Amino acid sequence: MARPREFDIDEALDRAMAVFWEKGYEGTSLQDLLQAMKIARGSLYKAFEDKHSIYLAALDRYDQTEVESGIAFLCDPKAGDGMAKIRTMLEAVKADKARRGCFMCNAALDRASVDAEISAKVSTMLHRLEDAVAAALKQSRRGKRWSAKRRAVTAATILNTYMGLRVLSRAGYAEKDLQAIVDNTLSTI
Amino acid sequence: MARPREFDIDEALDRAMAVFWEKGYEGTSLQDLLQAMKIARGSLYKAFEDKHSIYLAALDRYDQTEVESGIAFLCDPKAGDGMAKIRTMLEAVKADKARRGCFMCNAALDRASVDAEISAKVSTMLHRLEDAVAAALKQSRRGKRWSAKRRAVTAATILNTYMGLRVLSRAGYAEKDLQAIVDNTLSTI
DNA sequence: TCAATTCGGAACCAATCGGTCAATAACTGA
DNA sequence: TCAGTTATTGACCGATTGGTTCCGAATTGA
Repeated sequence: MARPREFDIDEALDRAMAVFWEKGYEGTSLQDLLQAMKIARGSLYKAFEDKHSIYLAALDRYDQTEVESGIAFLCDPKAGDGMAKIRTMLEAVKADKARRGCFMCNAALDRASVDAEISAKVSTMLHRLEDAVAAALKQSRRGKRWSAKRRAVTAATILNTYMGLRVLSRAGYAEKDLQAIVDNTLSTI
Repeated sequence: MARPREFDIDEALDRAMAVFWEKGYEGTSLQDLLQAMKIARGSLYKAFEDKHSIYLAALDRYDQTEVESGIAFLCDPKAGDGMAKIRTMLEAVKADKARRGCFMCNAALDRASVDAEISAKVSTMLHRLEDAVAAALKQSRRGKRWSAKRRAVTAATILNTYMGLRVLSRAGYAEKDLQAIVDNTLSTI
């Protein structure tokens, strides 16, 4: 019927996400995006409405890839003990050599206060992740005997720890310090 | 000798900080700053070098006011039990109705990855705050019997929790959820 | 009183911002 | 083969960006 698109939307979004991730929304110019996405100005505006909608789409993509796979991992009963999965999740932060933090977390601090749509999106993502942590707790030796309420509170605390780690990681905390926080947190649960 | 400055530098910096705090570095324009600081363009460039130096000065001011007073509170033996002071510090987050998060924390995510000077400043501020938490622990019934090492690790964990709370607060988490995280965290120490 | 100095304000600057558009190229179904 | 449709490209747009400069007014010490 017509000329097909020459670039892959999702691939372009991945690249856009990487730039937003590193530089933030306002810190990223159209030119930064075009260069990273390797497409021309016109093509970008054919495929997306504007800069804001690209950010939203990138956030959705982060949700569908990173967050969703994390949730699937936490919920998967075949992936091992629940507590071990939670440890894996927390230790993944310190292993992130690029110290990019977490896109969702950056979005929360960067945009949530000025963009209600992003704020809402981030909020649901966080709560879904929290529920997945609670599900993982239910699969742990200790957690399965707890009340749902206690699992919920513990999950919120773990998610909170996760967010803190993302911040301290981006702030340049040493890997061993992050590891000590993970160990200390998990030893008290 | 000459005409004196008509505005108060620190007061102007406080206003500048508030704008940077809410909108981030790149999200804040010169016009935003001028409007908030209530001074004219020329006066601003007489008093400061450029936008970047205003941000640095605002960060320093945050350090000297907010952070330093927090540290003084945590270290002050007359301000009560160490653990109670830590609780006060954590609960102050959920009480922040404006949900502005923490300027230092925002700076870490917003600027640390692209500005080494800010990154270094934030890093020292964080470690000083961490040391103050450790000092408060030493003034608590339980903590005074711990080894310095254990206090250090616990302090890092508490600081990490604090950062997480700042993120979740800005992300719009409900006050009761934040309170539950604080209670749960402190009950395990 | 007066030279020195700095004030607030506005005009001005080049550069960059996000965004549009017309011309051209490439693909599809008939 | 060709009409119809959509993607690509890059020139172009007005607005805004951070920053400079110049001005008359105001305040000082001598």
